Amino acid sequence: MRDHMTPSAGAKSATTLKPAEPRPGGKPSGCAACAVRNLTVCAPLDGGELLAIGQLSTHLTLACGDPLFAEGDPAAHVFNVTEGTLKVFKLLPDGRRQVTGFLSTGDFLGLANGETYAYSAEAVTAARLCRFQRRKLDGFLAEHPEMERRLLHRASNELAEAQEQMLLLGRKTAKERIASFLLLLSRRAEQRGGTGDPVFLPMSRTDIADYLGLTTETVSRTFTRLKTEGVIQLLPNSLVRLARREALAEIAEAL
Amino acid sequence: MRDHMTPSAGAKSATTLKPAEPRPGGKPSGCAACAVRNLTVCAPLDGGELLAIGQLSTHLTLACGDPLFAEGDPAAHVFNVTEGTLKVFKLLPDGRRQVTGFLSTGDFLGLANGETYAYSAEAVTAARLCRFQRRKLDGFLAEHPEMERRLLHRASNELAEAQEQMLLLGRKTAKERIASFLLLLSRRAEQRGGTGDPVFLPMSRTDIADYLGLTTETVSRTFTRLKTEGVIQLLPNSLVRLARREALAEIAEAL
DNA sequence: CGCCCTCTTGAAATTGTTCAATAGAGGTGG
DNA sequence: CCACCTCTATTGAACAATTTCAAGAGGGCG
Repeated sequence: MRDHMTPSAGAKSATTLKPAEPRPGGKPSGCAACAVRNLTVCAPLDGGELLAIGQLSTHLTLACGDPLFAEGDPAAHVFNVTEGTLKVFKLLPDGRRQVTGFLSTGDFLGLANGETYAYSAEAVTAARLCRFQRRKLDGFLAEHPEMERRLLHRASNELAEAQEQMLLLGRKTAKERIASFLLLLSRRAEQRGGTGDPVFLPMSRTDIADYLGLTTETVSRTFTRLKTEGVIQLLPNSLVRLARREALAEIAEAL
Repeated sequence: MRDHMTPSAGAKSATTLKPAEPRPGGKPSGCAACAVRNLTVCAPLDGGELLAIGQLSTHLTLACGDPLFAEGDPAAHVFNVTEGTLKVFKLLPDGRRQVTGFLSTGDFLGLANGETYAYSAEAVTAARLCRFQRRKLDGFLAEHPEMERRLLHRASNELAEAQEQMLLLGRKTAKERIASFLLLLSRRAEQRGGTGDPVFLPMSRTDIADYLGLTTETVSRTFTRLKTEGVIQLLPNSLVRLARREALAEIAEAL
């Protein structure tokens, strides 16, 4: 069989995905049939609204590593992630990079106040997204304040997460950062109905390092240390078993 | 005269303010007469709406150092800063602290998705705020989507700032952090129509350190170094002259 | 006038980085 | 199907930036 999972992509995703399988029913964008709608900002919409927003959206498939947009690009679109994982990041001129977030199914991205994106986005695994033209979506939002409210709610959540991340970056040790990271991914997977205990880490050590403000070496060493202490187990296929979750939580929260 | 500026409070603010001077006209909350309205989320409101929101708001005066709320408190209110500077921060159980932002005139705070605040807020200088009951404001927002849009716009801005801060915390050197900080404060003061060149730093070295993910010692040393290099001048009353702004910008952006 | 607190400065210690080499895993092509 | 090649991850040792510990200076307030 040639259709294995690729190991780096791990338990769930291949390096590429078939481009946008047209649905049996044959609608251009079957938002009503969207399997992940209740995870997204589209959740509060009803039948007619789903039809309307379906007219505004197109689908998009990215292979592992594909850029979605770069900092400074005209911010023409916003996106919903429907499958896979992306990373968003900022760069300094000399190449230093800060990953500001990992996004997966249900996450929304691309909101920008200025004319251009303030950060870059790139696929970590093969991914699928819905794309909306910003102008058109703005129009839709003006008529659907409940969706705008939902967006505000999201933004507010993201803000809280960003503050948590600032605490991590400004004040936590390497070990605490790794522990926090593992628990974050675990919780998020669970929220999405996925498996939170063997946690799936689709991203490279470099991505993790750039997210946690460390180097790959430190990330690697810290994983090893946690493994040695029996707090985690490193399984094949980018899976991590949280052998002693309470211990991990104590480390993460500096209790 | 006993009515000096206190040195730590600097050029603009005393350690305390007279409690809420009632306006000449005598309205309970004269939002229509609010001098800083166009800096706030209330900007898009018209006469009738201002009257309505005025019914929902009360004023609040804080002395330098007063807490506004603490992480974990029931999130019953949201606030607009009308005068002075506040800091918002998160704590780890062992006392490590991360200041996630400094807020001043026109800034909005207190938005929380959960039942409780996810961070603490405290006055850096004497300050005045408008306070809204969250529930009441929610009702108002439901009827005033343009204000909700404005809030989303704000949140989106804050998110962009948070990402910038993550880049700073995760990837910049001490010198770059200080340079970025000075320029941030300078720009913000200018946006508010204040004086951006001798920048006013109302907060303590400890607050700056906790904002930049450094120690007070490193902050102090770095200021000294920038002074020695002729990039800045440290003036009395917590003022900093940006002697060579371009140089500072190059340092901040790692050009 | 003197105490207290914040800020500055100095020296030693530490965490995490940098540089360098080895190991592991997957994909490729013979 | 296996050997090879490449890329990523791991491990080790030296180094560096920042922190920690400690002391002194400056300034306001009582």
